[in-house]
Amino acid sequence: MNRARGFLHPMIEKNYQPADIEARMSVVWEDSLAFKAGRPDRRDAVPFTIVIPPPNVTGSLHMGHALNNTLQDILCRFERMRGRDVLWQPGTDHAGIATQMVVERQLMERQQPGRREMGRAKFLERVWQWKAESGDTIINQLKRLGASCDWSRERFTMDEGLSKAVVKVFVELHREGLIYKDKRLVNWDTKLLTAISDLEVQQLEVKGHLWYLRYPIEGKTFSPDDPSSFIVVATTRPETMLGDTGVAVHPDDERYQKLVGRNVILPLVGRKIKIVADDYSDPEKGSGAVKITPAHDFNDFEVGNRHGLARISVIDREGCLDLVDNEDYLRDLPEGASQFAEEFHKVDRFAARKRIVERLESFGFVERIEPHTHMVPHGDRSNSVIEPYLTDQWYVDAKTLARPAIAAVRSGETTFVPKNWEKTYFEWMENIQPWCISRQLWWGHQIPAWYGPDGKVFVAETEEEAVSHALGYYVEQEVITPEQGREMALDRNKREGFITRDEDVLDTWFSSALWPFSTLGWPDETPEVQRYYPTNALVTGFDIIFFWVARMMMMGLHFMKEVPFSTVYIHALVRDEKGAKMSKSKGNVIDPLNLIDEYGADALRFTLAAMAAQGRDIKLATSRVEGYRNFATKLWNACRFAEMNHCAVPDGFEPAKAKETLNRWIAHETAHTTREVTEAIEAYRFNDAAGSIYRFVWNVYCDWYVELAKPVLLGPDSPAKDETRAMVAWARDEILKLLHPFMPFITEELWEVTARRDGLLALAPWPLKPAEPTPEQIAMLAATAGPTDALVSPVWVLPIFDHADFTDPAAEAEIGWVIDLITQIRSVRAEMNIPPATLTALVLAGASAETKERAPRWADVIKRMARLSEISFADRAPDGAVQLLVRGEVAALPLKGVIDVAAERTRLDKEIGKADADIKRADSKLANEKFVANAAEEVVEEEREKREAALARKAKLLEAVERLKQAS
RNA sequence: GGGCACGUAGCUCAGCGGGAGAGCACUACCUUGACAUGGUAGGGGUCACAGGUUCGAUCCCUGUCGUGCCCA
Repeated sequence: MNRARGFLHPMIEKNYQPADIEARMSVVWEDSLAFKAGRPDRRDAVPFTIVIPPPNVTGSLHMGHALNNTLQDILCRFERMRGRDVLWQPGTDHAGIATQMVVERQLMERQQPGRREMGRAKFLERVWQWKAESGDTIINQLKRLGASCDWSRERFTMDEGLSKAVVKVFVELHREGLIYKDKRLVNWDTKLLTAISDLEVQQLEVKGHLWYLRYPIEGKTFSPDDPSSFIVVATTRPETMLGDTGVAVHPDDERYQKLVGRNVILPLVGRKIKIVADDYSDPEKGSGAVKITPAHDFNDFEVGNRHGLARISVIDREGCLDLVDNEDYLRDLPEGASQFAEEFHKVDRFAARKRIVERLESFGFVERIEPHTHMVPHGDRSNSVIEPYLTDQWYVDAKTLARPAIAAVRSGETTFVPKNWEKTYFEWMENIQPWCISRQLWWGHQIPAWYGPDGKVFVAETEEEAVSHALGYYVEQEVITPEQGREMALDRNKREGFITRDEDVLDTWFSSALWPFSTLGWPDETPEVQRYYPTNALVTGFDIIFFWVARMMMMGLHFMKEVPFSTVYIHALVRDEKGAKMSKSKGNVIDPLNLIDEYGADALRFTLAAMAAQGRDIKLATSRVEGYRNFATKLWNACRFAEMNHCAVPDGFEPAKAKETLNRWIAHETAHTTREVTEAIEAYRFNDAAGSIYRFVWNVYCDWYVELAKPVLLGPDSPAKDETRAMVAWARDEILKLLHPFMPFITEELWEVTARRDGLLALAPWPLKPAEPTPEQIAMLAATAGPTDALVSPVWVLPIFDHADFTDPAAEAEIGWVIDLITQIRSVRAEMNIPPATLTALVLAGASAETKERAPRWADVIKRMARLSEISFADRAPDGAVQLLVRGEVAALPLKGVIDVAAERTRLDKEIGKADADIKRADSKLANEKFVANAAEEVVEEEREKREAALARKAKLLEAVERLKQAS
């Protein structure tokens, strides 16, 4: 690295090179432990805590992560600068299914033995190995983004500590009856061979068919030509007919009323099944009669329960027909049934569909086939069609746990930002279903349940405890002798086959639900739990409100008796620039790392913040990123300008006491922006905060302040020059602070190289004073600050300037006049096609005393910026001059002979037209009695003022026209 | 079918009861001593449509059309 280092501090490099800066600053932050929670100098500071939504260890940074973590980082850096003891808790999620799939795919690609050949222990070893190799990828990518997490506290959902929390929670909920085992239909993934929860199922629209099947009525001779000999049922899944145990018709459907209670003979199978009346059947749909397969359809399951219909599973875990030796299926079937069973046994469900339809057709059982588009459940990981499947699984009684979680949001203990997401939350929570938490996987937290030989369950935190309970029970039941019990307790081999552990693991989201407290050391009573729980904000996307937010609320309230976070900020989804969801299959994914490489992390961050308006998706266009990279360059060069002009803040400099109007003006503008940015971040209006600081840096500081200051800075030494140098540097420092949460790298770099500093910008005090801690917070701090030798000084000290109060309307008026004058002269020059090289004179006609006083003060800068040769005063504008109206006074450019009189006349007429329109609008409003009577007084007053101003303007313009006439 | 958003400049988006804004793109001019990753000026919009409330509607309400998402 070739950095020019002066004797005071390093100089700014000529060109802004994000990659260099980012690499260097990452090291600086890491070495200085800047992001460590509980820094000694902040032990008396109020904590501010955010837990990161743990990315999957399998993952790599995508645009959603980039947005999510940028917003969290803005909050963390902002609060850290406000003096809080910030804990941004990082970590990763073991992501059960996703990770297991990655490793299995890897084994397959390398043509190594699969997981089943390998065995559980070996396979798990392999996954851990993989995690060790690539688990850092996403963490390093988060660091590249600038995430100011306390990396020393990184956690993993399968860490020892977190696993302990998982087991504890499972055992306690089981003991309370809130976790139980049940046999019911689950969403079964026939590819991954596991149950999944409702949330992991995606309903996809599929073009299929509706098959109309004839089921012969018992006691009649079936004939396709005799409609009275059968009932027609419509189905989208003909292959499940083998498991039909009923036919349902609507109770009010007159067509079928006399058939209710009678039996039909199931085609191909021969099973006698009942026709029942149930309002699940929709008379409008299909034939109005539906076949009921309780073991293979969620709705049919309910119908079956209502009518006491048998449940016959005819599909196995891999999605193949399962008929041979299937007692439920074969029960009460006529002769010859086993031959059919053998023919179709182990045929895949989709092949079976085709063959069964063919067979039905050949006997005349198919009435017709219609094309039919319907929703089909798919596994979100495997993308295979989900099979409703009857098995034993573990469930959480979510309904009970949801109650306090609903109440906490209703009472406002936890609020959603934007608020409308609360409705989504309530909607789901109030209709919550039991949560299926067992997965037939290996990678995850193995369920702490053991079974005896009769299938009795023993749940305990450790194997010893479970085994001892179990053995005690079986001794008592006289299944084994006390002697056998003792032997089995001591020797694992002896009890093998007698007591076995549940093979299944828990849903990944089970451990994620504990994240806000398990990462702090719970169930141990750590100081961190006391200090940092409940957390302050949770920042996440709406797609995981159910998966994660809701479950953290339930678990947090149940185990900690307090909500896990007070604010849930829900941000948008990042889409491509056409609004499509980014996905690998569509190939429209924008890789944030590529954007960082090309434009820098700061530019990407700023883009995301600037576009993060509440309640709206982000359609990301790279042109925006480029624009904000240019913004960074602009800032860089402004700082170079300050450096080249030897701008520095002297000791004891007090901006509020500045004498120069220009300097008072920039103090005024800085204070205004500081308040805007602060309020916007506090309200999670990231886009407003970003917009405010952007405008200030570019359109106020660079475009005007620096330009207006140039004559002074380039002129001879004077007290005014000294003050201006100080002010340029001071405002620059304020900018660096305000911008730091958004663009941490470039601001930290510039902070370092522009002056000798006491410490890092990341730890510098925010310009605006934060709120005082509440008595509760002070009490909590006293309890958790730990031993301290001396009173630690407050972290946030009032800087030399109070942005909360400072304002200077007089300075604003004066600089406003200068800006208006320059802008208007430039505008008219451009309109008149006066080349920049041509200098013109300016005559201020009939100037007020105020203007006469101001003009000489600003003569240099106005001449420079408006390309003028001289400025003079006169009672009236010279003949043939172009006349401008600046804040009600005439500014004339004597351009006789240069300008096109006709064009100038046109311009003036246009102006007069505008004034007329304004007068007319105001008149019509003021003439409206209802307006004067009903509108707010200040609105009416404003309208009067507008009218007066427009009238005055018109008068001056008419004079200008007169003068022009005389010239020609 | 139920619910939630959203239709504002060519594009990507702010704004949201009192005279339409930004960035990018576009046009013209400018290599002036921080910056061409720049400067100056400019063009461009019946704020989807139709009703209603109001003194006043891009903004609030209702409906229509269109788009997207979530849940059945």
